[in-house]
Parts: sequence; structure tokens; C-alpha cells
Amino acid sequence: MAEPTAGTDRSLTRNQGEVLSALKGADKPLTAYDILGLPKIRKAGLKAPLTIYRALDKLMDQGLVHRIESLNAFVHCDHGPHDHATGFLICSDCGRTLEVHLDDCEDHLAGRAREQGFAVDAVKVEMTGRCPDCAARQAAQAATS
Amino acid sequence: MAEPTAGTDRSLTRNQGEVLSALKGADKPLTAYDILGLPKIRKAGLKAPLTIYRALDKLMDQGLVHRIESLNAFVHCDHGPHDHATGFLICSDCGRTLEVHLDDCEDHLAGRAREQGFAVDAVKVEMTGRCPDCAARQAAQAATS
DNA sequence: GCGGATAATGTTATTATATAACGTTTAAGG
DNA sequence: CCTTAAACGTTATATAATAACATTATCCGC
Repeated sequence: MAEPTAGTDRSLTRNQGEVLSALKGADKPLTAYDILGLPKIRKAGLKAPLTIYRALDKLMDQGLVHRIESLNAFVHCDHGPHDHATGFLICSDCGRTLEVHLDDCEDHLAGRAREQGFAVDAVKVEMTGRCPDCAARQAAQAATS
Repeated sequence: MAEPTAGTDRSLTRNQGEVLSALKGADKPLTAYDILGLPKIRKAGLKAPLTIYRALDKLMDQGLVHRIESLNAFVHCDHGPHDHATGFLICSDCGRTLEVHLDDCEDHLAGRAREQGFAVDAVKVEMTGRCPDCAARQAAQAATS
């Protein structure tokens, strides 16, 4: 029983496929417990937090999923596996995120670290603010008040 | 009773002073529960998690303490209040951190966000790796094995 | 196919991190 | 004083993540 039924990616187990599929279907990051609470996930037989966390760990190993530290949540990576650092724009209003690539800035950041004698393994950037939609809505509300 | 006995900073309440003092005395980030478990803190009468979290919130408002998202831990900011983004180098071996300033890189990062129509409030950068000491120790061990 | 190693899973319990709700006390200013 | 807003105390609870151990599936060489 190695057929992933939920995802299209080969070499994923059923649990991993289900979790990845759940993240793909969401429009914003989900916590492990958000995922656990999804009807589709329950119907698929996943019912323990650990089951979700294990699947997420493997998906992150493969670069298919990223963890948003400041939200304790996880998002599908829609850019395919990549080895350069990623940053996330996190809307504090609607909770959606936008992934940005930091190919050039990564060198700058890591260079700063190396000046201090630090050997960098991973770079994480998270920016909080308002997404275009929410910024526009707030501007409109401010105008009418 | 507004005298901060633990810290030297004015305008801090006693609880805030105790918590800040605890962080100043540590050589690495502490979680709220780490702080709660310190004898000095217990002796000062702080005994509930919420007490610690409330003090931490205020200290962060004032820029005296930073939160390390990927550790769920808090560090004293030894640069004084500053408004430009900070980054942290986090040693995955010894757990110590090093704060770095990102005054120039911040513009680059935030600019990337603005290209997408995103209004940035805060930028957080966390880099994981090995600090100079731990990198040197590992190199020495590799040489003798 | 068989057998053994390795990875993945199931299950239960527990630990770690953070906040809600509510009443009381304290500090600052008129 | 007296009011008001901030800080605090207390208890309970919510949220996030992992430990420990038994079981099952998958891969690979034979």
C-alpha cells in the first residue's frame, strides 16, 4: 500500500500525501492541529497529533513544506524544492502568507554571520505586515470614517 | 512601590525588572518557563507563567527584550532600543545566540516585500548554525578521530 | 518468494508553551 | 482624596510538541 491517494507526488507515503494535500488546499498556513481537525484528514484515518507532525517532518525534509516559526504553522511550498533561503511575508490581518526568494540577500545575511565566525546552516526570514488586499481595505475604511 | 530592585532601568515595574535581570544574567535565551524556574525569580515571588509572560510582553514593547521565534525563547537586547531590524545567529550546538544588526539589509528585504504590495511592520531574521567556539571544537574533534 | 534491515505507523501518555477570565492592587494625575 | 488605567495574583485552560513502545509496511539482496 504505497499509493499516495491524496497527492500526486511519488515517493510520499499515504499520510504524507494527505497532509501535503491538506496544505495545498488551504489558502494560508495551518497548524498541526488545524490539519488534524480537517474532515478530510479525519476521514483518512489520521487522528493523532504525532501522525501529523511526523508527516510534516518528512515533508519539510523534502522541501515541500515550510514552517512559519512565528505562527507555529506550516505552508505548502509552491516553488518546488530549492536550496536558497526563503522569506515569508505574513499578513497580521488575514493570516495569509507570501513566499519570497532571497537568493541574493542570503549571501549578504550569511556573510554578516561569517564575519563573526559563525557557520550558517539555515536562514529564516519572516516579515509581518499587511498584504495588498488588507492594506487596501484598511485604506478604504480610513477614508470613509 | 515602583522601585525596580533587580534592574537599573527606571520605569520598569518590579516584575519587569526581575525578568529583565534574569535575562541579563543568562548567557543564552531563556524560555518563559526557564525564567520561572530560576531560584532568584521564585524568591522574588514570581510564581505563575502569566506573570512572566506579562513582564516579557512589556519588555518587548520597550525593545529591551527580543523573542527568538525558533526557540520560543527570549533574550536581553544589549544594544539598547533600536528601530532597525535585528537578526539572530543561533548556535544549534550550545544554544547561545548572537545579535546582528541589519540596517542595510532591512531595506533590501522590505523592498522585496513592497514590490509585492506588502506593507511591512517588522522584519525577523534567524540564522541557525554553529558559533565560533562550537565550530572550532567540532573541527578539533574531527581531527583527532 | 524469503528474511532481515529500515522506515513508517499506531497508540497512549506526557511535557512544553501560552492564554483566558476574573477579581484585586498599585501608581499617576487632577 | 478620588478616579482611572495599568499592573498584578490566581486558577483554570488552551495550544503545541514530544516520549516511549509496540506494530506494520517497504526495500533490497539473495
